[in-house]
Amino acid sequence: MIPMTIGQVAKETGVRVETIRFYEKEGLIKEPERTPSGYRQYPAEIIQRVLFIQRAKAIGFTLKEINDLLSIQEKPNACCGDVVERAASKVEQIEAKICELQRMKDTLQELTQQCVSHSQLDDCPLLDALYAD
Amino acid sequence: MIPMTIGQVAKETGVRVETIRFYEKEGLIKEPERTPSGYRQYPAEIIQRVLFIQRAKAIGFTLKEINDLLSIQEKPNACCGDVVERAASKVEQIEAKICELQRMKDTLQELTQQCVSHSQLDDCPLLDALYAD
DNA sequence: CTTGACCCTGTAGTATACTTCAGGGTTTAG
DNA sequence: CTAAACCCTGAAGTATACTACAGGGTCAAG
Repeated sequence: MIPMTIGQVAKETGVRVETIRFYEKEGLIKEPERTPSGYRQYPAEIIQRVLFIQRAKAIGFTLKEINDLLSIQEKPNACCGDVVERAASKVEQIEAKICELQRMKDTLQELTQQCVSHSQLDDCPLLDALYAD
Repeated sequence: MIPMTIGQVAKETGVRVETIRFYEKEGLIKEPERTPSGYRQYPAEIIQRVLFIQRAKAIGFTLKEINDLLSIQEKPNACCGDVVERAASKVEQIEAKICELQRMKDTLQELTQQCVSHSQLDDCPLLDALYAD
């Protein structure tokens, strides 16, 4: 199989060239072979690796966490449970964030409703609530 | 009323001295009077202003948005509706974020469940899903 | 053979909301 | 009067995930 240039990887994955280099610097992608002139030469597997990163990002993992996830695979005695454990912990994090946002939303809506049919600024319930003790 | 030093304001509000100076630099707090030696002298109202910022932050506004909110109050022809409008828009933003997190959580939980009662890493459904097309 | 497209490195910039640091003056308690 | 506690400015650092830029080499088409 013909090795790919970084530009081809970018085109195939929809990820920018600079981002791929950035992932390499961060250790998410291992340093590829180089041509005599120094161009990176990627094997076809790189596509899956980059897409893995994108999908993991989409479900809420940070790059650092994705790095952890990827290194699990390299460990000989690692098991699926290690992955599940991280996923479960991430679910908890996401749940906590949802609760927090829900709480913020409820507060905001409550304040907004008190403001309906109100036109004078000098007694805006929303601003008052933010000012009150 | 005796004016307060920045340290007293910090103690009263639970906000760090540096943060108060930062808010001033960002225009959220107007520049206070100074003693002859250059110390900031705050009127008692500063407490409410700082707490306002904290409360608005807690319900999801960014500092830039809080700045907008605060300047509404200074405008003579502004009305409560202007505030409500911003609050409603913020509610929408929060809702969108909640949906996104919910979607991520669902995906993660689905993948995690497929992994239960699974011990071999070389065929972990969660990792597979991230790798698959 | 030249022009444009592509590649390289290293550094700096973006956004958000601060925190930390260096270097130095002021105020207050003992 | 001195030492601790507090204040000042301005610049740089933190975290996240890139993006952009400067300055320069390489490769493929016509």
